[in-house]
Amino acid sequence: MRIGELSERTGTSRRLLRYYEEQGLIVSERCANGYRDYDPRFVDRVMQIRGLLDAGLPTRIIKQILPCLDKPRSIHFPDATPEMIATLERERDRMTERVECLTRNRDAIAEYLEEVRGGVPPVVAAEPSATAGPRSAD
DNA sequence: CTTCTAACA
DNA sequence: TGTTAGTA
Repeated sequence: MRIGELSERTGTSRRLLRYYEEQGLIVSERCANGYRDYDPRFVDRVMQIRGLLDAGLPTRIIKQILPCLDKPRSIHFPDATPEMIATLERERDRMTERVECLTRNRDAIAEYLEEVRGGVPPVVAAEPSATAGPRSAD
């Protein structure tokens, strides 16, 4: 498939797909006209890349760990070098810090919401015309 | 559709 | 660093 179709199927802009290819995250064949031709297998791979990027991983690391995540990982780690193990451990710890930060802020927001909902509903408490306020439900 | 370059947060 | 916009 061409880059436009891959873009639609993955929800990723064409420019970004070329960037991923430039970083070695994906590869493509070239048609006679010079257009990129992607293996349909890359639809899932790109979404996986998006997920890893969203988790805060740099493209460099993603490029390294992608082959490790490929397919049923019946433990075919051809490159389980201790250097990469250390890299993955660092990245795992960074992700842990991130989820902890996320958890703290989510709890803070949730706590605020409970206080706000449990306390005085401040805005437009008295609206005589509306018996069933459209604002009653979220 | 391609490539390259500059710019943003 | 990831991502976008403009260009030829």
